[in-house]
Amino acid sequence: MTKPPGGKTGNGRPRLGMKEIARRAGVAPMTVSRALADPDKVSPQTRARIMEVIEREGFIRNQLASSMRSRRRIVGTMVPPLINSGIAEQVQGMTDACHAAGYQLLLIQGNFDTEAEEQAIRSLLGWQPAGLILQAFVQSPAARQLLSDGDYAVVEISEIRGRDPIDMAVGVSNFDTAYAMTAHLIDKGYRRIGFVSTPAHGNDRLQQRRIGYRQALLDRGHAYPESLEVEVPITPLGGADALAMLVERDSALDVIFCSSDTLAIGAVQECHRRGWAIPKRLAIAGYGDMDLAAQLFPRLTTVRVPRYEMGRRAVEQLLRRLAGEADLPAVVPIGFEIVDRESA
Amino acid sequence: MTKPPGGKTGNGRPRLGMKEIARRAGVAPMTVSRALADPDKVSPQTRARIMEVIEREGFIRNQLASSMRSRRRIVGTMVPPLINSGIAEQVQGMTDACHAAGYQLLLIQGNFDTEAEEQAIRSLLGWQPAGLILQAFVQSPAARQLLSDGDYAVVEISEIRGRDPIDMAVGVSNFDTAYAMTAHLIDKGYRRIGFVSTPAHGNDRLQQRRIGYRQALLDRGHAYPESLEVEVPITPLGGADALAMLVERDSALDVIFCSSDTLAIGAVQECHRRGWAIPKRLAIAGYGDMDLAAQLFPRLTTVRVPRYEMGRRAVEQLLRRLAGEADLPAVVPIGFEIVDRESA
DNA sequence: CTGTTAGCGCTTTCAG
DNA sequence: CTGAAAGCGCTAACAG
Repeated sequence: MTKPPGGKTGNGRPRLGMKEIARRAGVAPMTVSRALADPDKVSPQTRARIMEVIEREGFIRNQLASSMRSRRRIVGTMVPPLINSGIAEQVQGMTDACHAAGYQLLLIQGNFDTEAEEQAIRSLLGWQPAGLILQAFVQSPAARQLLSDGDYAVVEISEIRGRDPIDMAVGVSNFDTAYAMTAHLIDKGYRRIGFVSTPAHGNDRLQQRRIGYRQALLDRGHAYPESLEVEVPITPLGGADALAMLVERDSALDVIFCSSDTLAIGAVQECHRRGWAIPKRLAIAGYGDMDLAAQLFPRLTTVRVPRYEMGRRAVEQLLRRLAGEADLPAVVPIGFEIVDRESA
Repeated sequence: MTKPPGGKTGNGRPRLGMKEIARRAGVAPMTVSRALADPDKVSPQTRARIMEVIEREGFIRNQLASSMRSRRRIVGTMVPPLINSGIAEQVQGMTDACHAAGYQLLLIQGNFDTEAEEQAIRSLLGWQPAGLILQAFVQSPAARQLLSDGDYAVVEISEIRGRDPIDMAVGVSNFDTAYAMTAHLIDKGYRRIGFVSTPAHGNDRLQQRRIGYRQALLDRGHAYPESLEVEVPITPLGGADALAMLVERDSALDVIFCSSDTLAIGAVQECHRRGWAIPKRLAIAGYGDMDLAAQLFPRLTTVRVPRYEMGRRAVEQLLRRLAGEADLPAVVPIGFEIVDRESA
């Protein structure tokens, strides 16, 4: 069970290696390798004989050995916690795209600080990945250094505004999205707009959303008292708490713009508990357009960011780089959309 | 960029191998290997010298080569789609536990049919994992055969009632959970109890939940007209649709037991849209106790299944097997709990 | 405590 | 079209 590769295993037949398959097919191991990697280079008869043996005996190629000598087949990825953040969809997009192209996804997730992040990147690199897709990226200089020194293929799923990607980046401008939503709310007649964020420290994307919010207010001649901004954990409870804090600070608040649907949904529930009509007494806007947003009562006005698509595109971009495609854009902007529904 | 291991890379310094580190530290490669794997077997001075070089030059060990010759360090896992199902928490539990023990998680996710599932298992096995954790398991005989023949360490996260695990299993009895919730609802005085499930075909866990629901009704002398059971996709919209279908079939319906919180949340929204008081006009119960359940309005009565814990325990169980621990239980039941809140 | 040798399972390279 | 030899980067096993 714990025994290293090869050799007999417990009850069943021995796990066969390529050498053994070759022996049984009456060819050299190299021919088996070729039959698998490049069937055209082997005569139909030989190939058929090999395949027949493989079929019968159940050979599974050792990817470790294979990747060591030839093409790398792992895509390493580092993501924030999957819970409550829409990251799950991105991961789904990545795995789908990876498997379609014959790659495997090595996943590290967590709440990274600078040091843990560097450590995580090092462990990924140890597996000799064909490339890296980084999302939970706090951008320690050491990590950047590590990656650019090594000259790795890297796609960051990140803020794309005013950032110089290590290699390539896929994403939206969080500034633009938040700006657009804030402007949208102002255009709909809301005046006192609260802003709820999850802790933005060291997180470029969240910072950009806040700046976008502020800039939109400024551009339309509104003030942005910082008392109308709060930070809470990314849970529905956080959203409810934020609402409580904000209305305490400003009882005339019109609308709350939550930088995540999870928060917005929590805030909506809190309104229900208080018996406040949405959007009449207080309006709520979210960010992300998760599945529930369109089914919530009232349906949630939010920013749609196509997460699955982002994951898919990130892999696609990586594969193009690996294929040596020329003139690859360093930054791939993903479209977004203000989804105007009933909650605001 | 696409170049295989070793050798010079684009702009930066060459990526160093162990041999090169050894040379610079004035020792044999083996000594470097030992300094890393088992520091006590190297004299403090030598170790210090080696570490100093590694620190300075930035060595990252090639895990491919390392795993080939010695301990395997990959845990392969196959899971259902991460979206909307609480699986994300399980994956979080798995990654946390894996990384704490120095393993990496190789992830395959998807909507598997029998054939795709076998294929997925084969790809995981190709990486010579120390063990497998399987969750999206439709249990094709071929897949079972493959795994038991190979004598792999396997933990299934699955139904644990009346099932003979390939190797080990961690989970709850879905029968018991659904039975308990149904009995709870009957005890609270509900009489006409609808049941909403996601498509149960080929899914043991969902089938067991349905059987548990039926058995509880039977045991308490209720009938279970199959017209009170519906299957819908696992989305909030599915929950809303299910509600519409059920109340159409039986306008006197008391309560709907949804076999997933995602469905229950959708059903709750549909009640709000219709202006129906919960639980007065119609009660709703869920399954899973996801984050939002406790924050929903009204707070959701549901079955708490500790998903994160399940993921963590699955890895723990695997590690024990790998450590050669004797008398390991084949089945690890995870506790569950009926969480009684306001929605039912 | 340290080094040497051999080889994990596959594929590159070069020769038939 | 097929095969033999060599070696990817590391570590088990065995010296010293």
